[in-house]
Amino acid sequence: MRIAGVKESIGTEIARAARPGGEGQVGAVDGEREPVGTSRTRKRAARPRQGASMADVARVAGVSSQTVSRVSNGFPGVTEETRRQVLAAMRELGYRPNSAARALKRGEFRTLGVITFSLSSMGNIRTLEAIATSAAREGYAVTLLPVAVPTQDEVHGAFSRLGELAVDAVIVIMEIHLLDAVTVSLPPGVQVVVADSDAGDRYTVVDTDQVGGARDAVRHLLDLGHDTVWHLAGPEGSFAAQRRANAWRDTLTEAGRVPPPLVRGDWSAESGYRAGLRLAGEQHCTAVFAANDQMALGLLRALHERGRRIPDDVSVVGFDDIPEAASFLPPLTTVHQDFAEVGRLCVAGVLSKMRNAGTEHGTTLVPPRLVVRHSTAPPPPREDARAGQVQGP
Amino acid sequence: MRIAGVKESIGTEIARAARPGGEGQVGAVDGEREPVGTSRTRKRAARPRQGASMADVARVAGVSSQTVSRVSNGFPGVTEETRRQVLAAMRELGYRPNSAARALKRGEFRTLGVITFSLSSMGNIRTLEAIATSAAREGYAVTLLPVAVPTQDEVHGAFSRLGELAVDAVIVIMEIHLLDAVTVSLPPGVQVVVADSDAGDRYTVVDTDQVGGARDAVRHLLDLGHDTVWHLAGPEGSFAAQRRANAWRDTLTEAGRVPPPLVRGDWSAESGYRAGLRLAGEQHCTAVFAANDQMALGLLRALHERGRRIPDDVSVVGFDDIPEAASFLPPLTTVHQDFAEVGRLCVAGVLSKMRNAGTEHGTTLVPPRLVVRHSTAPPPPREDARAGQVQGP
DNA sequence: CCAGTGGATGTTTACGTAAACATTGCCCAG
DNA sequence: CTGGGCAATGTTTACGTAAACATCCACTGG
Repeated sequence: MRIAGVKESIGTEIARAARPGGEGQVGAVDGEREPVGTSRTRKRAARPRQGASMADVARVAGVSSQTVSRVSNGFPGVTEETRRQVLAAMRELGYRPNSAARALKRGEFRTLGVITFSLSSMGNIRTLEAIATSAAREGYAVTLLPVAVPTQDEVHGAFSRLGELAVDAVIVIMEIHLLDAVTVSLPPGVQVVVADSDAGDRYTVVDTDQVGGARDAVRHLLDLGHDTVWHLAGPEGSFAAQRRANAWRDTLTEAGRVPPPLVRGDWSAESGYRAGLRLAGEQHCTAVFAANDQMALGLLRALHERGRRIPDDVSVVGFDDIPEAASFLPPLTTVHQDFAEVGRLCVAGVLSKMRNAGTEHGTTLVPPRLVVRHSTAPPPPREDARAGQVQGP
Repeated sequence: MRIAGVKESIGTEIARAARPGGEGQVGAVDGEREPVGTSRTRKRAARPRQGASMADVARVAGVSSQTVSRVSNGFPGVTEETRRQVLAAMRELGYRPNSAARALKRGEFRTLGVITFSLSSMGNIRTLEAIATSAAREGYAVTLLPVAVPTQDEVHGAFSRLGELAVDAVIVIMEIHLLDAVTVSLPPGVQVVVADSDAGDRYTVVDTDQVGGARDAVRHLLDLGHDTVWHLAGPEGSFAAQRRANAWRDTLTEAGRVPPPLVRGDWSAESGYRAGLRLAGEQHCTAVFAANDQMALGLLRALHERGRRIPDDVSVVGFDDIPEAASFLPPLTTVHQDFAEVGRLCVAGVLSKMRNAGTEHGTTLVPPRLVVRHSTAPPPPREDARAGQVQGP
């Protein structure tokens, strides 16, 4: 049912259009008052679209649309008197600037795209939150690009969808190796900042100082008197896992200890549990540094099931400091990551790159902080061969 | 340094503009090849903006821009031959449709706004993820509206920022009572769907069936033989908490049991711990239904510290089934929420409302599912007064 | 053989905004 | 009292796309 013929009513003040349904929400009388936006000549009927435009406001306020634009953008050169009139007209008509038109004219969307494996980890989410908040403060919106599975193909897909997306710049929260042959498909001039990764030579990167955090964790355990520290690492494909593991090994070596064999997990509590079952069998294992809190949780459960007391028999340190960590059994000593700061720096970085395209790549590290709770203690007295390097009582 | 005078070079094929910086990323020779988009007449110098436009593609392909549009949108009426030429030209120029212009022309942004307290709970995040994924499948992008603190003011602020935002519809993941006097500031015609709430009379709501889930949890404990079930509830302000608590009370009453006094938490593990300390003192408490897994976690810790064995002395059921729940000590019996489905239905709902504005409000409930693990068991044999209503062994 | 038909393609125009330029009118210095 | 200058405001135009309409041309059937 098209309403043609409306076209002839040139100059008519109100061209009543076909309104398909409610639109007036709860109880508003339908079609009672056509909310402007239709008073232009030759308005097509079929669209209840958009509210008032600048032209509408201008007409009501008795000024030109340019003056409305000036008021809308807070530009100078408008009398207080005129400004008041325009604002009144805006309020009356419920005027909202049309961001599409704005973006088209200005050549920018004031929107940041964020690519991430949506829920992959709590850390990513906190980073995302901080990004959204910082961006909002700078007047930018954030558009989410979820990547279902962490494969090259999926990532590539996300990037090409991005091409059609209304974003001025992109923040990628992702292990970098998936990014490799992908940046090519980015629209030119779209800046990228990567979180949770390395490769600062090819991208601008913001990340937690994994190495420093891992060092602190291992040192803490050594300082308590443990001979050495076992490591429950994250998956091989992860740079973060890799760097935490390397830092663990280096710290031990520097302290003159021999690193025990590395135990591999996949970040999940379940994998931590499996690893814990194995570690419970190692008589000499008195201290474990888990690469994240979830794995530490599983580890605690396994050790507990096998009758190893924590921290009396075995000390455990995690990484991340998820909110639940303080309520683990016992409360977990862990390395706190400042995800909010990472997110904030991502936004700051990408914005600065946009304004000053010449900036060099580089890596910004956010320092983590060791939070000591109750899952760590000095090692139990050695039962076998008291002759060892221990000088204890 | 403005480059004027370019203006005179009307018709010149390449008007070389001032390029401020890198833009060519890694090692590209700067300014080597002006990437089109500047070949229009009267191009202002100062902006390296955007790549090729339809007009550019049309020129290269030797067709009109309208034909390019047809190819770009997959419309019929283009020879295979012509289509190929256009596609080739697109590839050559790296053409990307300008979504601002598209949005302006079509009157829709193909973008959904999501308002949420960003990280408030894992559930919200999973919902958000599902929303983003479903939306992507439908060709919609998702813009995030973070609300820092859950106050009326903040929420109001988010909604008014929304007014200027390029979204066609909004999904709110939030306790509804904060929404009350707020919807007014929504641009007309923008549909809303609310998750995680009730009030289906005023909004279209999608939510987990809180009542059913709570019922299942309580019944499970009663079926195991417990006399009654204690409840560790969420904060008073939360509708979800309220409805879980009501369902708990109703289920008990229906079964002819007397509900013990309600214990109040605030969703956090810490509050669960505090509550657990109190409950550990209650000799008759053999079964607790916690309103979420985090509180259950704290509860477990407190009970454990007080020497109450789980599930031998006390059974515990949670709500949510967070990924870690399976690794609690012991693995937690809990009510699994299908957040992905909630998110999916939010998108489906809002899209359907957009296409058919007349739809009535209403509530869609997603059924949860009780996952039985190892934190529940029959109650310990009664030590006092064997004469009670128990018909024991 | 030619009008008619319909598919392929081109041309015009509008979407709402804001930059650039044009105009108005008022005040003050010469 | 007069013209220069400036502040306030108006007019024109372009941003990139796509709907609506116009044109062209090859083929078909009478």
